[in-house]
Amino acid sequence: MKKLGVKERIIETASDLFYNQGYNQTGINQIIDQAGVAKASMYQHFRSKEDIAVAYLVARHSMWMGNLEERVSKKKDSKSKVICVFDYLNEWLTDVNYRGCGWQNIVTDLPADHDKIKDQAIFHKNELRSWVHNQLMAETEYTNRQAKDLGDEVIILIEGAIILSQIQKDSWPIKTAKKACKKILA
Amino acid sequence: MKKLGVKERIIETASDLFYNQGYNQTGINQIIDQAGVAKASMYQHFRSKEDIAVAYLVARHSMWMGNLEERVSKKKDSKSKVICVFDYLNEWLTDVNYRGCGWQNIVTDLPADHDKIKDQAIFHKNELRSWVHNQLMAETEYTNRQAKDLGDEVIILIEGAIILSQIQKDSWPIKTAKKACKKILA
Amino acid sequence: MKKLGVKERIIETASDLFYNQGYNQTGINQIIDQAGVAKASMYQHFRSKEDIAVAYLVARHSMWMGNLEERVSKKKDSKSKVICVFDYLNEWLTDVNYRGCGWQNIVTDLPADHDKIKDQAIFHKNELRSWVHNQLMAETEYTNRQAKDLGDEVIILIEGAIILSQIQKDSWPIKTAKKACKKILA
Amino acid sequence: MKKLGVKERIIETASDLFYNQGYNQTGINQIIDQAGVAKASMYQHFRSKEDIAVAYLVARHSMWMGNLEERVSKKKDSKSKVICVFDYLNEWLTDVNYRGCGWQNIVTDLPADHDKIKDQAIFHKNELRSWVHNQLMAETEYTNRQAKDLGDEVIILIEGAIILSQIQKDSWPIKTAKKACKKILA
DNA sequence: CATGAATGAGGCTTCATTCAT
DNA sequence: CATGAATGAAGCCTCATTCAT
Repeated sequence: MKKLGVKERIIETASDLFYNQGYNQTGINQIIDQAGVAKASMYQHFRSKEDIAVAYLVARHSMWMGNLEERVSKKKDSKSKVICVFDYLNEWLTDVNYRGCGWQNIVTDLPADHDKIKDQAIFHKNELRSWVHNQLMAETEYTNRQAKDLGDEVIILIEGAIILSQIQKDSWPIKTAKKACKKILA
Repeated sequence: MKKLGVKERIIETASDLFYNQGYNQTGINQIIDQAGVAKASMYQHFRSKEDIAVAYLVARHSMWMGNLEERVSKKKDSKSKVICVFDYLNEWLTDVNYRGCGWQNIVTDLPADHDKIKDQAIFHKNELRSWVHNQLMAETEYTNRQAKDLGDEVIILIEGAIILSQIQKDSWPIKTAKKACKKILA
Repeated sequence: MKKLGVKERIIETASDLFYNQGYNQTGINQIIDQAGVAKASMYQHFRSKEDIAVAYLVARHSMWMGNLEERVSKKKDSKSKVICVFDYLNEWLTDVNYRGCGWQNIVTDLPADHDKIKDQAIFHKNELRSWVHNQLMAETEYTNRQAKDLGDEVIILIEGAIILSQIQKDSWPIKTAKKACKKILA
Repeated sequence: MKKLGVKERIIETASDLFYNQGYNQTGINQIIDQAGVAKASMYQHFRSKEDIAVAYLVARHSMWMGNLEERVSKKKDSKSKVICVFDYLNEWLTDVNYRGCGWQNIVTDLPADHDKIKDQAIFHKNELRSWVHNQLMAETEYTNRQAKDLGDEVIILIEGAIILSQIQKDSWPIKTAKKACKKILA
């Protein structure tokens, strides 16, 4: 039950550390120590530190999108679901460990050639964008074209709210973004 | 003419490197080599790498806000000025060196306890926020309260547009944000 | 035969350098160069320069006490053994490399908070003190109480003889101390 | 009154720092900052850090011998004066700033060629030795030869008591040395 | 799959000293 | 006598990775 495989333990530990301390602030040694794994074992599963980060982002993506779906599932109509994203953000913000968006964070100060990580960020942001698009396309009120356009505006608000609440260490950006979102979707 | 002081040369070089490569990706050695300065000379002017980064952010703040003011000066009414911010962003984006927002970037993966840098980011974001507030308060159309509320919504759009255009390496977030901004201020 | 392990080579080299040049006068780089070891290898075995010094003192303690035991083993009664300590010191003094007491030397000008080193010095001095106590307690002539009191006086003579012979670069303090020791134990 | 000359201020400050922090632990910059003196002014008065240390030791010598004389002046006969040295040491030990003997300390971990400092230590120790000799030679009880021999034994006790009380951070070595001294002079 | 030794390159910082003003 | 800019050398330490066992 408790004894996870090596790979899982590495990903779990690295996820913790990468998200909470940052990518550059987390060393390979700290990961293997905390995961209770030998160094060579780690390099058997992951070619490089970058690859661990990719696995972390992949896992985080599932978790994050899953949590989002769950959070908005109580809402019935799609428009409410989209607006509810900001409630999701707000709850997340109050987490003791809130450190903003894992993808935003890791992408902004990266060694030159870490493209696999950048690709993960692009992927995640596209998935979220599609999710919003799909929600709004489900609304009969909008044409598909309108749904995508409005969805993109919402996405901007989401990203802005996250980064600003992280920098300001305050929830006002999320509340404000929610208000703006309601206006836009009205 | 050409021979700048040591301090200026350090700040200039560091600004280049910090913005283009990232804070963690830029070493002290690269800075002094490129600035043509002895290591100890550098430490006569700056107590630490963090302090250089602070100087970089201070300088960048003046430059960035100055450019913004200049860019929007052609517009007559304040509302147009605010909307024009997104044109400013868009031009900036087409820069060969576009790497998103210097403050967002440096703040997201920082060694623990680099508070002076975090403070600079908070300061810069507050200044920008005040600037937007002030613009809209100049509009007779809005009460001060309204101006601030609307301004905050605009700020979210700005931040979201910047981070997303950086990740996506595309200008659509900025264009979309501008559209949303117009709606909000309508 | 010849190829010692890395750790041993480091300790051996560092012992040489720390004793002969002093702790502050010996840099990490000199140690690894002379030991033929990579810097990071060294830090795999020792967390810090201080830890190397502790290992050096531990090794030196064994050597020093062992040599002492061996030197005095020819003497039959315990009192003669104690007096013989000064002969041991005198032979040591004629070493080309005589630089006084390794513990005295390292403890007198140390970066603040190098407590592990200070503790080694205290330990070594206590061991030597106990050794002298034990020798004299073996003498039926003294009560345990007397043995300890006299032993402490002898210890003072030993320490004084060492530091003074180092400063004066002369053996008279050792000879004088021996004379005083005989008187005290008479 | 209060404004000392530059040179005096440097010596005073350096004395504080060298004695309390150690020679290697005290940097030129700390000295000039704390003395409120410009760097070049300092180098006008002293050719090197070593020269400052020499001046410190010279000043300390006067102070230390002066204090000693004063302390023992209450005693009438010379033998009591010599024994009283250990009371002097004991009072000194209870100083908040007790860090052992300045000369012992500075001499034990010095860059290779700092001979002027070593010479100061030799000088100071010789002066102290002469002082003890002279005291005992004043006693009619001893021949000059006896006085010198006994004096040397006392000197050893003094040095041993100082270094050991510093390492052990305890006063027992001084008390014990006093006892031994009485025996020797009996 | 675990162990941990070994590595080269580079990290940031401080030293005592000189020199131009 | 003060100021402080400038320096070369050296300080201690950490990184991600590889390799032999």
